[in-house]
Amino acid sequence: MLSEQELEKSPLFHDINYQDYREILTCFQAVQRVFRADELIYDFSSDAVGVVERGQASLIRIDEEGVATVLEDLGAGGVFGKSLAFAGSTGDSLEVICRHSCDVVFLDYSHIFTLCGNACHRHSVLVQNMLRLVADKAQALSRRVDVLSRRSIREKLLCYFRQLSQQADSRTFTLPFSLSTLADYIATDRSAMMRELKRLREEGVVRSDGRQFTLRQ
Amino acid sequence: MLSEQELEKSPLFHDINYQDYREILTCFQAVQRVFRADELIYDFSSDAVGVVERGQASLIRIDEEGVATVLEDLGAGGVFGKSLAFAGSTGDSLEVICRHSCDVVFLDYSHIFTLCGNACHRHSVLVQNMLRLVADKAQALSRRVDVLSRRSIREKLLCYFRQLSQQADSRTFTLPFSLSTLADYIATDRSAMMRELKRLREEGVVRSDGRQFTLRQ
DNA sequence: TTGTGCATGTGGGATATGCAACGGAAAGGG
DNA sequence: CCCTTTCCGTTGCATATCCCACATGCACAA
Repeated sequence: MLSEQELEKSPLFHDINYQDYREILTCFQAVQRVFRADELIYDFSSDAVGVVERGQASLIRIDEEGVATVLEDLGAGGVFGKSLAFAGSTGDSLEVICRHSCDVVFLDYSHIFTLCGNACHRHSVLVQNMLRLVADKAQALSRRVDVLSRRSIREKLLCYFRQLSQQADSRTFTLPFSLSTLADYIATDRSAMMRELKRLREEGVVRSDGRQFTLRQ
Repeated sequence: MLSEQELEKSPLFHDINYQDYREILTCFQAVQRVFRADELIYDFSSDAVGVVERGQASLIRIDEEGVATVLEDLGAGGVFGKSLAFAGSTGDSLEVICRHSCDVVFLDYSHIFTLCGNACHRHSVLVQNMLRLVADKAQALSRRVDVLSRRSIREKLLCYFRQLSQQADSRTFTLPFSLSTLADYIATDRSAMMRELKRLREEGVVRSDGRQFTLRQ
């Protein structure tokens, strides 16, 4: 259960007062839980929709050979659920894993599309908030597709760097994760990516120091 | 303006009666238009959100060298808009192009998040419908990411085939587009893809006849 | 301190992939 | 009907990318 201060910052319960919030929890059969780093948050076996209220989590895919790939990064406002991420091809499994301690709210998804007589106003504000979150998710996925649909490592890197630069509103930005994870994120081999990075540095296209990068020109 | 029969099939105006529908058009400053094949539907310059009510369209990216890549396929219920697809890195441009004649509804996006006093019920049903459509879009994009994040052409093909097979609920399914477009969809070279496809056939992993495929075993 | 684990760099060799090119089949338009 | 365009299928060749291996540094705990 959130405190009143926490409620103000909540992406899902934005513009909802404390009284309404408490009633919604009952009406939607919502469950809230705190997770610690590396804990399993969700395994796509239930129909619930989860919202990350605070913290950092990752949606990862584990294929038949046990190779893990980061499919999504979920920060505050991140949503996940069976109805939002296609359950991978048979053989693979999907998991949401906690990176840094997380507050997560689970909702019964079907409830959102069921008109309930008594709580209609609260309901519609929540649906509106949910729409905003899912729209943000669609945007994030679009960005991901933009990167992944590039044909070479070089283009993938540059595309991703431009995105980060745009988000930071500066030529200088910091990677949200390690270089190893970056290779995973753009779906290429780490050593090949390092080689290409070196080339980019040598040609003066980027400067880098640790996870901090600067796009030149 | 839709007829009453068309309204019943509309994804966006589902569960909304004709009278309410007409008032919504005014309230949301909605614009409806019909497009013919190859016409430009949207160029991401306005803040509007579009919904494909009928027909087929594609969201394509055109990079600095003029190379076009299909980012999304939009059928009935497909939604697009600046706030749903990250405006690509500078230099690239995004466009929604009509494939087969389309009916499209454009809405003012900010209206959706503004509570209007008089039409609250209609409003909330529309928001609910929109949420459903955007959730479907997120799911489609997740599928795409699932495919694109595979490391080899073989894996990409198999992943995509499994998705189609799952959707068709059968080992046999039909590609929604040409093999050339498929290569584009999985972001690889066409000839390399054809080579891999031949190998898959030779190894007996798939059978194919034109655009019809069957996954063996 | 030493040791263990993880992230970062770098390189050699094998190969999957990209590129350019071609011919024929199929489809659509006048 | 013919003509044009697109799609399909294939190949030779260059190289970008993958895979494996190793060295370094850094953090953290024993």
